[in-house]
Amino acid sequence: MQVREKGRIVKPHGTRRGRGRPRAFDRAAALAKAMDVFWAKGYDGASLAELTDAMGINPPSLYAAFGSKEALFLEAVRIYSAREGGPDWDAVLDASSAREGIARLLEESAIAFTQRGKPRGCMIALGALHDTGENTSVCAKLRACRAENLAKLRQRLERAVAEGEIPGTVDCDAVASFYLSVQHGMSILARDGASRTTLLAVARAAMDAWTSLTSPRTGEHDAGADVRPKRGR
Amino acid sequence: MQVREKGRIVKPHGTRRGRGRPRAFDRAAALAKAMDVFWAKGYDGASLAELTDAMGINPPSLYAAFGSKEALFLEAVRIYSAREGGPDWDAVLDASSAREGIARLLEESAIAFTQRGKPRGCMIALGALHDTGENTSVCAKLRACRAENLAKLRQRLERAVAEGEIPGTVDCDAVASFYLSVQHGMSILARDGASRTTLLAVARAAMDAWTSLTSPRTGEHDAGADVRPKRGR
DNA sequence: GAATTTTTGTAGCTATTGATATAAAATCAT
DNA sequence: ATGATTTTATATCAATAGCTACAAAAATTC
Repeated sequence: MQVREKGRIVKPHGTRRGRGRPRAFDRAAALAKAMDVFWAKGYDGASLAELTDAMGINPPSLYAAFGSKEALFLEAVRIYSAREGGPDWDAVLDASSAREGIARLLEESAIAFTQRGKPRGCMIALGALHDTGENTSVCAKLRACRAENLAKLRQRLERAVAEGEIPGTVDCDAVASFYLSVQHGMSILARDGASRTTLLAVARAAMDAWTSLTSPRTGEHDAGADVRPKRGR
Repeated sequence: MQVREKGRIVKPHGTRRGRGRPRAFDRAAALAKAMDVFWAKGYDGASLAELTDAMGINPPSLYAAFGSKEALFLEAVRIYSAREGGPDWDAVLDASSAREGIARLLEESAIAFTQRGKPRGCMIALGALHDTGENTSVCAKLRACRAENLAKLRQRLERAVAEGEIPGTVDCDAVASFYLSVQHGMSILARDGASRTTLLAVARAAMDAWTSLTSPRTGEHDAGADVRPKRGR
């Protein structure tokens, strides 16, 4: 369990132990507390004072154990994606059908976004939406997470095409974008106080589009829904 | 055109003119510039330095003309809702049918969220999602705007019920929440770089759920989509 | 032109931001 | 026990946050 390798730090921060004074706090517990603060306030909105207060430690301990506010946030995102927070995308999407996988994803999201005693909505979706110049890497990280989720949806749909669940005429990228859009929107609804029942209804409504979205005829659109944009550019 | 009435300020700030040195900048143009900064960076992410720089004025001029950063933001939200930015909800929803109204709303949103030279996504949806204690009133204002939009959607659906367009068994609140969720999610997709084409496809996909959502049988759900939540609480 | 009123730019205010220097305290290795 | 090592708490750093005091400048009114 060596810490360094060829002079480069392998493990992030504060993972090595041994000789000196032992750490007086539980690193994992402190990280979990920090995650809650970031989840509730976002990356920029969470101040060091709030973080250290919630974690029950002082700034030097935070920096010794995690490196920086940014590194702490990235670790918080990691455990959020893995354990707490949103659903396990891989596990949920691995259902026997794409339809059931996506339905479960939305329902698990509705549940995760309305946990009692936890911040509402998704930390990945809401954690850092505005690039201020200082949080650029954090914004990029979350954006990459969302892009990865979009890819997982698209790949699951492509697998459904390959398995014959849905026809090959389906625009997997568009359908994936639609369901990701619903999932993201649910985060904002949850932030605004929407109940779990409401979010589950939203999830169910989104699945009502499944049959139409995956019907053979795609690429042509029915008349009557024609709209001419007014403020187009 | 009096400014004060019974000692209370009627017009916000900087609207009165007359005797002293004339203002050297265009208040409306400066407000438009400020709106762009708030739109791109959010309320907290937009610093006074960025605002004054974009507006081409100094801090004292900003405070004399607008009162405070918060008041400036609220004015920016007002003109965003009225002219720039998102679609005119009242006008768009006043289509001959609820279906067409909502379809147009989503399409106009897709267009508004991907304007060249403008920040991506919706200022109302993304402007201030995290309550940090200092921005509470701003968060509440945007939340109220979103709640108002939800109400407009619901009322348009209720009108559709009254007019016989859709059956009375439709859960107007759930359907409204669904479409608002899609609209909000489109803002995040736009922030992540989704093209106008993609957002229009999302809008169309959402409308594919219309027939199912507004079919007579509601309240009962088809089997096969049964899901048992794993991490429920 | 003189008095009044308002805006302008400079410069600076207090508070808070993320991040550290320092030395005492607590452990392991010898 | 002694020395080496690491964490602790206090106090503080420079930078920036939102905001304002001040006096010169530019207009109206008398």
